[in-house]
Amino acid sequence: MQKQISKPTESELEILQILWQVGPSSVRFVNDKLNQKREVGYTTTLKIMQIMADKHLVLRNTESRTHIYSANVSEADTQKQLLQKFVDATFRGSAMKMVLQALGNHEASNEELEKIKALIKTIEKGE
Amino acid sequence: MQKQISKPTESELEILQILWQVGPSSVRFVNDKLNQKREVGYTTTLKIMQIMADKHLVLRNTESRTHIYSANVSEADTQKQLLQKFVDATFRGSAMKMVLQALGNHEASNEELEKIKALIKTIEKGE
DNA sequence: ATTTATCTACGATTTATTTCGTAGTTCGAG
DNA sequence: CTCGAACTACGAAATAAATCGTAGATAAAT
Repeated sequence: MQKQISKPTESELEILQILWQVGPSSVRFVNDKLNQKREVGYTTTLKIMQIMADKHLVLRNTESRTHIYSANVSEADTQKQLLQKFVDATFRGSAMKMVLQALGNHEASNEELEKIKALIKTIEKGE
Repeated sequence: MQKQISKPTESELEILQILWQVGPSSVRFVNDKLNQKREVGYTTTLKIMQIMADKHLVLRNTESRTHIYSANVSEADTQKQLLQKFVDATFRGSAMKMVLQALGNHEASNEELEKIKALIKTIEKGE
């Protein structure tokens, strides 16, 4: 169980995604990654990452001149937290309604459907 | 298909939920509903609903002194739009990862699991 | 008819978030 | 050693969203 940590903003989440994907990184690296998708100034990224460090969303290694940042919240926990809020706000708390909508919209691959079926079986057995 | 309409903010979505649930309503009614969950001033709700009318998220009937607002975007379309963005931002576009997370977290009722299984069958047949 | 309650309109303020300019420091190339 | 590139720190400005006070109009109550 993880200590309750402030919900990341949109920009912060973007940065966390990168840190989760590639591991500890410098501001320069994260900014370059971000700029593959959209234009952001270097000091903008720096500032947000500094704020994230203040909020303990990331850790910062300041041994070398170029600081290295790493995620300090787990991807799964964060997803769970955000999912909860999203389902409440958008589907009035009905996760199943959301799942049905998701399955309906995006055609899932056979492999993915198998995974879901397997999970359902596991859940059913557990009862 | 619906014309692309601006994404509702958190507060706007709260109001839309009420309009979807109970149908066309006055500001007073919506504000009372909101106050069952959290404290909001009347003019705050009024202002937001006026903004929503400007954005065409709602329609407004001004025949009587007490204006009646109704949703001008469908619940399903809005959910779909928000789900898309949410999955991209939080699960890097993997709807299946999200579904698995949702099924894993919230224990689903038998009935709901049956619905999902039925939907999966439908999808599989359709291929 | 006068007072009181209920509405809308509007502008200002507050709060949250993002963006960026500037200054000062350190590193490395030449 | 000196110049320029790459960093961090910091504060301010820009943007977006939510909140609320006040004024003026209409309706309802007495």
